[in-house]
This record gives sequence, structure tokens and C-alpha cells, in this order.
Amino acid sequence: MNKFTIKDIAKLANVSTATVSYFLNGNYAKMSINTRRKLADIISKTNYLPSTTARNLAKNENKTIGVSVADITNPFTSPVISGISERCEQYGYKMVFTNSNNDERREIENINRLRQEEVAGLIIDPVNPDGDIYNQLSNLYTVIVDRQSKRNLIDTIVTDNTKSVSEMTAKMVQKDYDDLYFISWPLDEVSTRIHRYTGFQQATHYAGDDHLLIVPYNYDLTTDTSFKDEVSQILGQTNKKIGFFTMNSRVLQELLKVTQSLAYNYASDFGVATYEEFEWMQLMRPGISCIRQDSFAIGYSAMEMLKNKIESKLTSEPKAKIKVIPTKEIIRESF
Amino acid sequence: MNKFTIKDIAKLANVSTATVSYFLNGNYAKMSINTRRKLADIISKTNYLPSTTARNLAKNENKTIGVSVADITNPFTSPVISGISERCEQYGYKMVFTNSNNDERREIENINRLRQEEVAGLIIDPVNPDGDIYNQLSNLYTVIVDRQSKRNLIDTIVTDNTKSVSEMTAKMVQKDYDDLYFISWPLDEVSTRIHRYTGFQQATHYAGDDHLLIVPYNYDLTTDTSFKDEVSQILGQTNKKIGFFTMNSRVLQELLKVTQSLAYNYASDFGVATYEEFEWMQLMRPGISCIRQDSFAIGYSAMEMLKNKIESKLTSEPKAKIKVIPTKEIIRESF
DNA sequence: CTGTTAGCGCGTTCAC
DNA sequence: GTGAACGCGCTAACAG
Repeated sequence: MNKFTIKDIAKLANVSTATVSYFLNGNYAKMSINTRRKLADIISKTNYLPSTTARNLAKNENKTIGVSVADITNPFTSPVISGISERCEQYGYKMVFTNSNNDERREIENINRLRQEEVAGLIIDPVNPDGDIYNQLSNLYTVIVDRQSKRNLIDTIVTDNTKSVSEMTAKMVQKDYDDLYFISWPLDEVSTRIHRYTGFQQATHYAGDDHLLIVPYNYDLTTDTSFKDEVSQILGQTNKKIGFFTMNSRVLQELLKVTQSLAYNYASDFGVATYEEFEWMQLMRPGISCIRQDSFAIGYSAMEMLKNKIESKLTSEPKAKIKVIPTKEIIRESF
Repeated sequence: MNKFTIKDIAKLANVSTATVSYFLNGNYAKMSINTRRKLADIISKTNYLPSTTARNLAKNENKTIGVSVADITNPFTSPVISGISERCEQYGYKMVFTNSNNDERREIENINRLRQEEVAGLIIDPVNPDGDIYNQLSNLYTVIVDRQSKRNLIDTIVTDNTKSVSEMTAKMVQKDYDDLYFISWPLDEVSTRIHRYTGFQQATHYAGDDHLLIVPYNYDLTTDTSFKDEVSQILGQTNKKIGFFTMNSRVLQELLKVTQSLAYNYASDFGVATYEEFEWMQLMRPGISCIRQDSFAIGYSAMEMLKNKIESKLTSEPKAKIKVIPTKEIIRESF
């Protein structure tokens, strides 16, 4: 698709490819002012672009990284990619992108496919960071984002899950709720869910799990009334002031769909707050209190960290670090 | 990062690289059952993965495409990428991803960077498809998505802009509004905005542009009252029933922020409908009527089209086609 | 100042 | 079952 190569340019200018190469690399001392002008002219006229792949090959460098995200349709993901891509641009890296669609098998395929390529490093937003495939990855060239592995062998960038939820929940506790509930997709050992739940428990001092409400992933209100029934039962108690903390924006949406179908209104009939912020939460009346996480910074830092590792050319795997990106509390009128 | 090469495997098995290559390609006739077993064993134990890049090189094939999106943070974009990535997976292509952040200069850089790579084709969600850079692109290996160029030289996938807006607006017209307004970011010759506006005009039969309201891109209500004042003036008229159609979800958000600050409520004080659908529009009370576009299908079809072009190995540029992806009307209570 | 040429990487494939 | 040339486009050491 790119017609011109260094040979074509050399031919057009009646010089050798070496001269063209020197020109491309700003090595002007090696040619006359005339050929320099001629080359500048020809290259701009032909729109010739040297192949970076060939360049990397010749220089024995590699400026491409592989990215695997758990689910591109999750609104959390876009800003992460944006951050990675911003840093890639600045560092002169290109990125090969894959999406696992929340499917662990697909994630394994993607990671393997990326490793087959000549890729200098990997940034992974994992479906399951405790899967076997992660044993084959080295901390020399990998950064994980969002979900943490229990093994903790690879550098990971996370947000302030436990602390921020604990602080927000504490604010709810102060409002004298009779019962607070944490609503989540099945915990399934997913670190983000567990850490947020831990924050909730720290603030409420609930001992068991009877204040944990699970909503199925891709919950369909019309065919499965389990979650709706639980919520209905909780809100149906007379003279009890109830509050919910939802584990992310999609769980919040499930809760609101259910409470609307039951004809309860948040803020007046019950209190609510959520992890994650999106603009619509400010448009809803009353506004919804939430925890804003800086997903862009997650991606940005991940690429920063990866580049430093790659270019420091370590020979043995560094000890895994965890970097925590702070969140921000947004208090509105929903509780 | 991938330690093992075909040479390592050959050495470990005490055979030549040729034999390993034959094994990898299922060419078992060329070796004894013993070496076949030995190789199977060694390859699984070492987790050896042949480099697809080298393979492409040797076979003179190229299974990677480049993608440039206008703005990854636009919620329209994720499903498009998801569709592209799904098809890439199915076709065995990998994708190199870039984001232009709504900056035309950046878009030019990205496209050039992608062309520098050995990339078999390009899918572009353009910032400005009428920019000069598009003259350098060939319809042999490019597909454009969402925004159309006036020159119409390159295959493009769009949605049903004019027709769907016209139909939705017609429904508003039936409700006896005294005035309907189309709200948009500056038209700036952007095809999606113009086509949607055209649909609005078709249904309302307004002649001039006095029913077109422009909200600045990244409008900040606190420092710029221009748009707010216009809305205030329109809604302040006594005894007039007013309706708005917003050009996308972000413009809708701007409108709602403004009307909320003016203490007007949609549905009761004025009617509203919008292009684009997101789940929160169903959570807002009253629910917001909108036009659902199938962004996933846009990406999916784009990769389909691109693959067909690339692999048909045409020698002259095909005449540009426009493929229209249908939308769906969602009627709720907002007008 | 300019040209020649042997690599760079790793798999493929043909002649033996 | 093997050795070795080959595919790509660029780089850089060396020769002139």
C-alpha cells in the first residue's frame, strides 16, 4: 500500500540508498547541499514515508506494545485506552489492540497472539489476573491495570478502591440509615469488587455478608425476579431508612431500573451512592453521589511504567509494585 | 520478550529449523514419527509461539490493519472499535490503534504513522474527511466510518442520519409544537451534523436557519452564557409550546444542564428528543425519546468491507460506495 | 562527498 | 531429513 521505498527515492535522486538513509536520519554532513535539497524536494513531492518496521528491524529496536482489555464496551475502558494511547504517542510507541469481551478464553488467545508478535511489552486490563496464562508472563515487560492478582507478581495500577468506598460509606453511616447494603455483580474473587466491598464493611462494621446484595451480570429484570424481589423485600419494611452503595455505574443502573419498576424513588424512599462517575449522574434529579476515578491516569501511568521497565533493560524480574491512583468524592443529593 | 525461536526448538530437538517449520505447518510427511512426537513435546513444554511477523515476512503476507478514531472518549466510539475488533479476530487480522483526540493535526500524524507501518489497510473514523491527507489515501485499502467526505472517493459506512431524524421530528411535529429547534455543535461542514439537520428541516419545512441553535463544543455554562441566554429567551415566551431535537447525547446533556439551571423541566415545560441512545436515557424520569444507532455494526461492516477489498487484490481503485446502517426509533415520554 | 554491501529478525521452502 | 537462500526496507561500516 505504500508504493515508495528508500530504493525508489534513491533512484529518483540518482544517489544511493545510503545517502537517502543519511538524509532521513539528519546526517547531512555526509552529502552536498545540492543532493540534500534534491532529496528534500523529492521526498516531500512523493510523500515518501520510511517504514518504521524496517527501521526497527535494522536498528534492532522495537517500539510497539500490545494491549488487551477485558471489555471495550465498559465505559471505564475508553479513558484507560486514551491514557495509554496518549503516552504511546509521546514515547513514539505504537499499540496493537485486542478486546477480550469479558471472556477468559479470549483473553488467553489475545495475550498469546500479542506475544507472537514482536511486541516489546504488554498492558493488560485482565478478565482474570489469577489465570494460568499470567504465570507465563514476566514482570520485565508487563503491566496490569485495574484488577489485581492475588499472586502479585506483576506491576499493577489500581484505584483507591477500599479507602474511597470506606470514606463514602462513612458519610452514609452518619445519616442514620437503619440498614446499608452493598450491591455488586458476583464477587467471583474479582479484586475491584472485593476491595470495594471491604471498604463498605470497614465503614459499616457489618460482620457477615447479609448486607451484600448480588445482582447477576447482564441481569434481565423481565426473566429473573430474584434481585428485584430482594430489593422489594428490603424497601418494603416499614419505618426503616435504607441506603445502597453500588459497586459501579452499571450496577447502579440495574438498581434504579428495579426501584423504578417498584415505584420507589431514590433520595426520598432510600439513599444511594455509587462507585464511578458519569455525566448523566449529575443530570438525574436529584444528583447522584459518586466516586470519580481517574481512568485516564490509570492508562497513562501504565504506559509510563511499562516504558521505563522496557527501556531500563533489566535482566531479572523486578519485584512487583502496586500503584494506587487516587479518587475523588462527589457529594450530591442522592443520600 | 519471547525467548524461544525456531532455532532454539531445532537445537533442543536436534533437528534442523526446516523440520520444525514443517512440523509447525502440519507437514508431517517430511519427518519420522519420533521427531514428530519429540517436537510436539518440546513445543508444548517451552510454550514456543512462532512469530507471525516473521511468518508474514517469509510468506509475503500482511494481516494487520490500522485504525484511527476521532475521539476515543466519545461514547459512540467504543462499540465501533468493538465491531472492528470482533471481525479482526474472526479474520485473523491484528489491529494497530490510534486516537486523534478530535485534533486534525493529530489525525494526519496518525494516518501517516499507520501508513509507515506495514499495514494492509486502514479504517478511519475521521476528524475531517475533507482534509488534504485523504487525497493521499487510496480506496483500494481504506474504509471511512461515520463522517462522510464531500469528495466521496473512499468507501464509507454511515448511519441513517437524515431519514431517522426526519421521521422522529415528524412525530414531534404531530404534537402541535409552536416552535421546534434543532440543537447542534457548530455544523462546521461535518456531515453527520448537516445530515441530521437536513432531516429536521425536511420534517419541519422551516426555510432559514432561525430554528437552528448552536452550542459551542465543550460548552462551559459558567463562563459563557450565550447558549443559555438563547434557550432562556425561547422558553420564556408565554403560551408557546417548544420542542428541541438534539444532535447527539452530549448536546442533549448541555441542553439539560442549561434548562435545569433555568428551572425548566423537559416533558412538562418543553419537549425533547435526541440522536444516539444510552442506557441512562431510560433511567431519567420521564424517559427520553431517542434514535438508537448500531455503532457495533458500523465497525463490524467496516472491517468486513476492508477485508474484502484487500483480499480481492484489485489493481485500480474501485468506485466509492456508501453503506447505510439502519437506526431504530425509541419513543418514550420526553415529548 | 558518495556508493557498495552485509547485515537485522525469524520462518519458509527448494534443491539435495 | 538438512543447508541455505530468501522475503522485507532500512542502517551503517567500509571503501573509494
